[in-house]
Amino acid sequence: MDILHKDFYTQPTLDLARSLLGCQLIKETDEGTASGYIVETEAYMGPRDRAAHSFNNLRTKRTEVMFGPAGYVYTYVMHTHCLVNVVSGYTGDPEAVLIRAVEPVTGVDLMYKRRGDKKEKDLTNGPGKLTKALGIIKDDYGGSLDTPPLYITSGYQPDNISQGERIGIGNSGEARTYPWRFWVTGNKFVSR
DNA sequence: CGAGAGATCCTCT
DNA sequence: GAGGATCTCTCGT
Repeated sequence: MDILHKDFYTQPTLDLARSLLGCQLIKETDEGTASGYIVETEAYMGPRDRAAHSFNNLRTKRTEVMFGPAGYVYTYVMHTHCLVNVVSGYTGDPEAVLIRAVEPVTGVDLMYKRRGDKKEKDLTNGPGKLTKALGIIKDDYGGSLDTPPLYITSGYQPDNISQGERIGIGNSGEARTYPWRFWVTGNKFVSR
């Protein structure tokens, strides 16, 4: 498995969201290494996407990394959870891809230890779950995705990819209906 | 099994 | 001081 280089991320955000499916997301910590294949993503299109944190080019300390070049980590704390995004778009375009679900590959024992004794599919089938299973924390914010401790490699080629409306953004007007969610068709680790 | 509410924390107004 | 790109448990059927 080869680490994906920065040029991989410099494709249109919707293409990147599709391309990331099947790639392997890896996190190294003191406790060990855990990784999974990405099976579900959502694209957030910055200025023209009411559901994005960077809507209307809102530039703050939190969204700052999205204005930089593609291939960096954008983490966001939500209630008791942490969510992870891949920064996309050219420098100046605040776009990102949210990773919503992964399929466990390595470090499964570690995931059980972090998540508790659950069914395997409940380890990583949601954006807040996978970050806890892999040990991704807000301190990963701003890191580069082609170097440890958090990085992405090539994985497998999904048989079929599905596309549909995003999830969990009810107050976003018509942006709610944009078909910017992608997942591996039939994969049991997809969140819905 | 579907609906609903609480958890609990960071960011921006 | 409000609210959010969520998760989990509880309650009622």
